[in-house]
Amino acid sequence: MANTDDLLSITFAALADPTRRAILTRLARGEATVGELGEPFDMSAPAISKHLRVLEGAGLIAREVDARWRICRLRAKPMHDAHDWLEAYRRHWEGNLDRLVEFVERTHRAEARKSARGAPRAPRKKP
Amino acid sequence: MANTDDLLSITFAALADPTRRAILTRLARGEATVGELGEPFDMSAPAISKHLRVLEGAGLIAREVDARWRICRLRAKPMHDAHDWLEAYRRHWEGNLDRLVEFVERTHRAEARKSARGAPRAPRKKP
DNA sequence: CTATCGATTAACCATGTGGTTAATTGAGTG
DNA sequence: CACTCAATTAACCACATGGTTAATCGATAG
Repeated sequence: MANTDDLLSITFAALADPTRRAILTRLARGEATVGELGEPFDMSAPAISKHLRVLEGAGLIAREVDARWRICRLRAKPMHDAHDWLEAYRRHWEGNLDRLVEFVERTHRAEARKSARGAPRAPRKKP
Repeated sequence: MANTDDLLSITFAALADPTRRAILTRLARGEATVGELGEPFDMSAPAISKHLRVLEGAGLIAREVDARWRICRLRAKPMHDAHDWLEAYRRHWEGNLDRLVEFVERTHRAEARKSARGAPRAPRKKP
């Protein structure tokens, strides 16, 4: 299992499934029972149960027992961490870095690399 | 494969691996060859090649051939979409929704549910 | 032409994942 | 007690994933 993985990996993996994302979206509107959560999906109850286990394992939901119902609710904290990680790349998708400057930088760096070679023997070694 | 998956799923799946995230972090500092990208990792070249294929499949990097080198560079756009998706949950991790109000809301809704039952036969059906 | 070097492809392996059906647990009703 | 109902667990299946080693490809140096 991805048990030894770091939290970010577990979070992203949990988010990498449309059913699970839909469940989280549903839960953003308020708590729900397992049955209510699974109802929109053409999928067996055990399948939903497994998805919920994954979400719980990622800390994205919490389950509480109410008689024979399991009430699920959102725990968005891990999303916060994922959001933060992505945030660091904002400047890349927000402009120059991604398409404008790059084009210039590209040929520029290509030349730099070309002159950095020249001695093709023993090219890159950790000293 | 996750080929028929939607873009968000592919993106999150690509991000759900620490090696791949480290590669992206490295690329945020500027383009690099495959060899340079793989050098920090105790991992075979084919393994790195596969990670790069996943990243490319998610549109997170672009590769360009320069003689016998493959130059990789960041394409952060898919991160933007992932970031946007997470953004919708901000209010949940930013306070009341997640821990404060919830506690009150919880018993409150528990009662609502209790009174919503009462007729245990034919409990929840799509009319 | 030959050797080398960066990188990928091929073939293979172990494990994880997403789904199924059938059986099980636990609580509430008659 | 017997039954039903929500949900989970068990056992199984197909296939994706992350890694390996060995072979291959393309470009360059000698």
